[in-house]
Amino acid sequence: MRAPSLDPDSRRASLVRAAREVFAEKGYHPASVGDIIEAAGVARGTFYNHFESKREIFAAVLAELMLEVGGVVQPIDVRQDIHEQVRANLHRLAAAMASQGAAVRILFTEAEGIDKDGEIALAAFYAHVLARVEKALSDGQRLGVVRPGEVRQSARCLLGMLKEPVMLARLAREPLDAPAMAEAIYGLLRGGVLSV
Amino acid sequence: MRAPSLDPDSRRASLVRAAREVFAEKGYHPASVGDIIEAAGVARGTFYNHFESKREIFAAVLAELMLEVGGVVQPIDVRQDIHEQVRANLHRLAAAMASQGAAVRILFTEAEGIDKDGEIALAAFYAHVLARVEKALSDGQRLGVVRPGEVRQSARCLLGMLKEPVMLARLAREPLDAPAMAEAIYGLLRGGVLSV
Amino acid sequence: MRAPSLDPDSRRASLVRAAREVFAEKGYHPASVGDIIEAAGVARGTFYNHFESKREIFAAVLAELMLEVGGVVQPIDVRQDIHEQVRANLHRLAAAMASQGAAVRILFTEAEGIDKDGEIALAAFYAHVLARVEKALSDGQRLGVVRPGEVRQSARCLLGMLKEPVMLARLAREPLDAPAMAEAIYGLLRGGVLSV
Amino acid sequence: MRAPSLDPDSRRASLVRAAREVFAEKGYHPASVGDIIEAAGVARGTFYNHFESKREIFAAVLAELMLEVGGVVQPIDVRQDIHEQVRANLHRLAAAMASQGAAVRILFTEAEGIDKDGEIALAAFYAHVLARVEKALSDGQRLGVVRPGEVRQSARCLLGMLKEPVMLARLAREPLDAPAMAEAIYGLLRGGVLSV
DNA sequence: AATGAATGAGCCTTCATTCAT
DNA sequence: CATGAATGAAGGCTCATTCAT
Repeated sequence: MRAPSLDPDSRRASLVRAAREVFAEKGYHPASVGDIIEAAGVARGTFYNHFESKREIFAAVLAELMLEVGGVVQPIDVRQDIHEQVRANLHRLAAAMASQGAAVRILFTEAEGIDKDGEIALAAFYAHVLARVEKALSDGQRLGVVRPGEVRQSARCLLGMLKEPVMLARLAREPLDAPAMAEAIYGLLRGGVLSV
Repeated sequence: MRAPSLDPDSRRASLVRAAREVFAEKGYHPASVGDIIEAAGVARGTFYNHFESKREIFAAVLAELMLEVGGVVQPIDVRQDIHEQVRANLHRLAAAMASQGAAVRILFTEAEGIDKDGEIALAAFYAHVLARVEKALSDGQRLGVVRPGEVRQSARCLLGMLKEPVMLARLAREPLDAPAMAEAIYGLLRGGVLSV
Repeated sequence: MRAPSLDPDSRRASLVRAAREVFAEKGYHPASVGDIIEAAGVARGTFYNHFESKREIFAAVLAELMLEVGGVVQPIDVRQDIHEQVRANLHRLAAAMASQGAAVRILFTEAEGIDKDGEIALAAFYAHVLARVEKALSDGQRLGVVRPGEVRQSARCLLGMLKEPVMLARLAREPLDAPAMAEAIYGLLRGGVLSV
Repeated sequence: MRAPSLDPDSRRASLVRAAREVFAEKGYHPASVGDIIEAAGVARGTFYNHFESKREIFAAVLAELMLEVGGVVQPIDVRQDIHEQVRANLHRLAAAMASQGAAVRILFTEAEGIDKDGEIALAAFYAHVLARVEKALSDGQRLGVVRPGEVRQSARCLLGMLKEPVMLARLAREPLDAPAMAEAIYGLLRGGVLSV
């Protein structure tokens, strides 16, 4: 039975949706094009009418995820309580990652290994995110909300604090306690762990 | 040309060495047994005289890496300057990770998705590491060197701070500035980033 | 050169046909999937689009053979000359086996030792055949056409009388003289060999 | 630890003994040289000091079996009760086959498939056996103990009666009831199954 | 003669991709 | 655009055999 000829964008979208689930569940390499078309209820050929390769659809999934995760962070309004806004952003980020659950893992663990030739905008994505965090830190320093000091490495560490708990929860097959994670990070940002 | 007849341990070691490089460069799935034996200068059958499968040699590489990385951390002597010892450990860890370069990525990115059947001790490794970090934090709290508060999530974040800069440096194809990374983490642990 | 796109049933059938010849000539283990696809004029992947494994296609060949050989035996009509009908059945069976030539050897020699996990219905097939023969003998006894006595072992021997001459002809690379064989068996059934 | 340097014949014999068990349990193809040397407690190289190939040791096993099985048949003494002697021979044969159990299967099912190039004396063995049976039948006819008629096909059928029950018992994983089998065959030889 | 590490051809199987319909 | 049969390179693994010690 022939699937209805959807407009190209919808078909594409439904393939990406299916692919996201499949990749999330199995990971990139173990997931097969067969899995994806089965999940999408579409014939093999159809897949290749919309994507040139497995890699390309993976990139599409990734791009979508990046937008979604990046979108939850709200710009800081310097006239309001900054700490509270940072905290709220952390909670939103943690919640987003927890809800995406499996899917986010892709962004975090697999993408790099697939990105030969840099065809996937992963490096760019991270560069973008890092730049954003670094700018936030610098701005904060200028406003006196962030301690002075180098900013580049700190931004990297910050990213790690966000990603690692997600990874570990997945690895241990435990659910992610998003609020606890957000609070822990906030606590670290506020005062470190070592007492003076 | 026939490879010289080594005793099993040496041959095994040389295969693990070769495999480590190959896995580091290509990642688990893209690396083939063919790549490994070529790197080791050995025939296909020889590989299978020493390892039952690609997965098994991967596990061996992993185990080695764990030992090496874990080995650089030295226990804290409470009668001496604790902050300084923490800092020294961070520097040693950072240096170890930087020197292993590509190889460490294995520990960090792959291994999940390969671990069907839990045959690879990755989860166990992380559990072990986390337990160690958590204990260090708790001990520190008892000694008054670490701020009171929950310890579980913080340990996870700490791990992230260590791993992420390594990953990002790799992704950006930049060398890792180990001392800077260690200092940044130390700074974070000491006082967070937000000023009070 | 690409093979024409057949409907799945035809392709499957052509593969089974090819496999039957290959298995007949080489036997199960020595025959390779490569031999089969070559005989079928089809690419490797095509084979696995239709069969999950070499074992599965072997089972398919076996099933076909069973049907063909089993199909030539006609039920006895008690109102007619029974001896003559038995004899006719023997001739038909012998002819069928002779015409299948090599292929029948499969049914007779291989299949054991392949049947790990009992996935191949060989034991079942023989159980079925034996039951049929035993029933025929019992029925015959009730009708007074078959001597009284145990029936189980006799059925087994009967089967052996049919198979062995086929095997031996093959082994000696002689053609099978089907009518002679049928007559010999008929003679044996009628009066044994020892005179009283 | 180095095995004592047995005299060649003993070592050879112990290898053949080991091989017989291994082949009997697994069948020719699934049995590996590794299995055999393990069973014999000997190193790989040692095996090839005594046999040129797996096939060669298989042939040796076969030759041994042929001797053993053939040896139990005793020549008929025409001055004594011939029926009884035939019956006794049948019982001895059946018992021999039952005791060899698995090993005999080799002779019966696998050998042919391995005998490319006729390197194994299987055809010769069967020719020999058949000749012996045929001669017995002819002699019997001359003595009036065997019904007149062709003898060639009957001899083949006779062989089948002996082999098949062994095969079937094995296939069904039942023990072989040797006396019952011998009696059934004797009954068949005496009077067939069809009543007149 | 015994040893066992090394060999490599060859096998079965997978799966991303192509293309005729 | 949709379809799905066909493709074939590539991969993991086995195992009979060789040979230096």
